[in-house]
Amino acid sequence: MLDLRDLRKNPEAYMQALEKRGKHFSTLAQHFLVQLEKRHALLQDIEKLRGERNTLSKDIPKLEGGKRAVELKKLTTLGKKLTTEERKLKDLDAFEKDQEIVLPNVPLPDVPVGPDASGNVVLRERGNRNAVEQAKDYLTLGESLDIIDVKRAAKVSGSRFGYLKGAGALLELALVQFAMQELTKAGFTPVIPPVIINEPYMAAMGYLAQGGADEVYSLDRDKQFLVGTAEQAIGPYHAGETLSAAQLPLRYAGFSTCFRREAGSYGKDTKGILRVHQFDKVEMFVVCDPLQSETEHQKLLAMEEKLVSDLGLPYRVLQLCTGDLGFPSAKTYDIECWMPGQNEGRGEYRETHSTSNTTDYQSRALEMTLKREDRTKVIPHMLNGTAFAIGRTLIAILENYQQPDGSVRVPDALQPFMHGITIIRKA
RNA sequence: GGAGAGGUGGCUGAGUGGUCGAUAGCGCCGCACUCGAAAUGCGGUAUACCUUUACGGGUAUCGGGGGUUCGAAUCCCUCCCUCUCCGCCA
Repeated sequence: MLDLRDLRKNPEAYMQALEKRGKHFSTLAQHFLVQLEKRHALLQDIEKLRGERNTLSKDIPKLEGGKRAVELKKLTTLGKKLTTEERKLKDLDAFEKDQEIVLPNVPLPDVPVGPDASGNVVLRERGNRNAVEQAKDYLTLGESLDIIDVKRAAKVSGSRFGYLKGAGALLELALVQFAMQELTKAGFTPVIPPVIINEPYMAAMGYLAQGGADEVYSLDRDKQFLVGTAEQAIGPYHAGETLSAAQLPLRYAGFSTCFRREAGSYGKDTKGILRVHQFDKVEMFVVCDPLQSETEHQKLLAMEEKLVSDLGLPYRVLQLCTGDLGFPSAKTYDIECWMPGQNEGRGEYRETHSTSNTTDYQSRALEMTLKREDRTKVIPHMLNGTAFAIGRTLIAILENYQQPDGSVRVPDALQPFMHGITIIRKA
């Protein structure tokens, strides 16, 4: 959530910033602001009434007989008035909650302004894209090697599911092991979080707004949700806590299965395992002092580039423009890996990684506080970034490491975790 | 899933309708004593929000929500969580 006090204090700044994400957001904020002011006035009235009531109430025990009756009468009238006012406030709050959740984070000043993905900026490209001749796509490779099976998955679970099998399954575990090894070295704490979380936390993380509710799987009977990323389960880990400066930055490497309904993507990437309802992912998550969040963000991006480079995958780095930012994000970089088998064998960059600075948008909703050395209190910043999204990384590996005979070499970095397999061949 | 017990400030733990935001102890901070420390004594020690230039003032919070009442930590309803026993289970 946004800083509502600040919003009331500097409305113009918020309008300008939100407008960069799209006109309708600033319009929403405008309406919301009116409600906020109304609420503020109402609350002040109520607090005054409550004060009067409390003062009167205090004397009651001391009074007797007629005097007492008179005062009680006064109190009754006051109480009735209060009840109506409080009812008004409650209605307003319910309305506000809906509104508030509709406002996304404000982009940081250095985020390029643009309407949608077309405004994203390519920052750099790395690696050799032309290493593979006549590339086959991963699904052809994976099925012939019998390490990916989406046909049977369709029978068992429906579309957008997949089985990883044999060396495919081992590759997933190798990727996880490798990521955990590197991240542990870099000071991240490995975490395996629950994948079912309570509704208020999903909301606090900003994933129930703007169609987000359609994207997550909900367990209606229990009012819970399946996470779409470990971020949603790790962020709330410290909810309600006051963190000391000495504890920060907190760096977590979360491994979890991720569930996505892919409701808005009918017809998109329907084949294979590029876009599925369930996949596993190692995710980096950082909590830090607001002054450090930009540095931490760059570190997360650097770690992502390192991991991709360690696998020897060609990639490019994109900075998302204002119109393409995720709801809770103030600034996002994506990494797209080169997948030579896509686009009819001509190759294509596809998103495999994403890192966002959500500033205090999530941490505020999670009611987190940072007590600095000087005892002042601020709201810490939170950031997230992909280490490996298994499915998509697997695709990039298969397509980039394929050999003319249809076998696939195992990247050097993963070989220590592959039980001696260096080349994946047809059985 | 069934039966029972419980959820109060950083911790332990009192408090069954009104000067209770809450006794007491521990812990923590400050001061005194001491060469220093321990022990001891004295004082202080919740959070959020609103308001005020400031001093200060106000409101809310005793697991969450709702209700009864002029007034709720205290009574009622409901949900959540923890513990014990039983059942089921990787």
